[in-house]
Amino acid sequence: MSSLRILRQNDTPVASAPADGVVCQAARGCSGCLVRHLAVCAALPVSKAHAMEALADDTRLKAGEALVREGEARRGVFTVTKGALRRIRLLPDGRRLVAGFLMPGDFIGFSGTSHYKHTIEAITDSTLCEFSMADMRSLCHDHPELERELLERACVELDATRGNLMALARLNPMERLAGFLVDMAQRRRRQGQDDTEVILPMTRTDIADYLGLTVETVSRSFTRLRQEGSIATDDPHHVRLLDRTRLDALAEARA
Amino acid sequence: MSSLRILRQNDTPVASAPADGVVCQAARGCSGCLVRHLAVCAALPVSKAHAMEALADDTRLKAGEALVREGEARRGVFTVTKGALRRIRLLPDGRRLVAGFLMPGDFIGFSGTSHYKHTIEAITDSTLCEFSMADMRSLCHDHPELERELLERACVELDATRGNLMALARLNPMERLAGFLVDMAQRRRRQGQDDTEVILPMTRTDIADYLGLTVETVSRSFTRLRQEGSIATDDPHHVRLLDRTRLDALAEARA
DNA sequence: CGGCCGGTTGAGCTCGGTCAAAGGTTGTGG
DNA sequence: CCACAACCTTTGACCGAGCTCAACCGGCCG
Repeated sequence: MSSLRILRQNDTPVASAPADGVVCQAARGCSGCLVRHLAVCAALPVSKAHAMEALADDTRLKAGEALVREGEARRGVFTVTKGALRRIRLLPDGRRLVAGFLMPGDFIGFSGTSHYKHTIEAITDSTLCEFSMADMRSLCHDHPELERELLERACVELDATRGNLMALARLNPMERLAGFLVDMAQRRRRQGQDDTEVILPMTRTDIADYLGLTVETVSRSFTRLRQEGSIATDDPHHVRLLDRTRLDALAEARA
Repeated sequence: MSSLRILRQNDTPVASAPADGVVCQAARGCSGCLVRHLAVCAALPVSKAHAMEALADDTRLKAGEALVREGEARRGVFTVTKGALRRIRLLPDGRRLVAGFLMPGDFIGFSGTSHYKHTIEAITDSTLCEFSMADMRSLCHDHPELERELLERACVELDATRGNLMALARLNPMERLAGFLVDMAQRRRRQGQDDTEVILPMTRTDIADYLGLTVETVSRSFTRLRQEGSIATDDPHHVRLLDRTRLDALAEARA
């Protein structure tokens, strides 16, 4: 199927699409989530995953706390197990970019530089599982399948990021917002949840800085989508997608 | 140094920064450039590279021809050896995005999907070296170092793409253009060339669609940079960077 | 109870887009 | 070798989508 899955011998991983809201079924409730998760996806024997997971450290963050800060030396890699985080970059004059949102199952650590290029902050209380660089290095040495899985994931992330380029370069506010909502819904479906409603843990300001707009424009776009009946917002953080056809049409361009 | 270089055992590759304008010194003039290039970077014995390179196919394109088209089934991966290409995406209504420019040394093939998401067209006459999926798969099986190198490169590309997000979301035309010129200059320096001038093989329209602007705005921004003495343009495709400090200040934000 | 934060809405303005035109260059065919 | 067409670039005049500024509302917390 997927491109750099060309690199994979076994094309039928044990569980590539976890149907669980946390990380994946094998990882539920354990602290060795990264290893387990990647191991399962890469079709490693679970026994190996067990052996590895002793290395994992749990990291807990309260809403608003930073996991890592732009400019810091890289200290490890992470997978999100609970909560939601934002990857942000700030300009000296205050302009702000949200380069992405990180949700359960997401891997943090793809970068070609030795220092973090973004600050990563918890939006809500979150837990992650952390691996030091050294542990990661030895894990990858012992289990080349992990590297393959990481490459696969990096490619998927690259595709997604390129999709955002189109949104920022050429789409109008309604199209950007519709695309964002559809993305959030897809995320839910991939986790086996109802994809006719989405939960937005982030603020309107976060969404604006993610979509390259102002809060006001985001708010107005929500209002317009509500007025035309495409969505309903019970409260600002809970959106029901009423007219999926319309939203898909608006979002057509993205990704 | 770099993040997922954590995944590399040997941290001193034979030649990680090729000082040659084509691909890298070991690859000069041979058709097995991808293998050679990656092999050298991953510190493989050259003998192995020789054995592999028989698999490589040369692909030649005239200016304007497409290498691959959006929607086509993925047929292989490539490295650019000569010329310049653009990665584009077109919306039904004619809106156009240039998601990136591909220059000698660049690898084409990072994607998590089975079909191409972008059309890739030659800007000038170009040559690439092509590997079928099957060959790529077996190469990676025989030489895990390749996979490591690919992951490293994917991460670098992800960083670069995230940098573009900031430009598209929050920078004004002057800042975007300055950032673009500085990027192009960096590319040249990385190849050991004079970085006080850059050659822009692409048209103003390509630059506009890359920076999320219109041709007119791009042209006006060039004019303003010229008027303030930051650059000189002998002809539209040759730009001399006169005031690097000013350009860097404008570009500060990107990447 | 009051201050603060987040969200929404309105009014007006500005930056970058749109439309139009002209000059330059390249390539082609007579 | 020249004439002409097609394309690329630049510049000007105008316009409007989205930004700025401001006000208001509601919920939350001290």
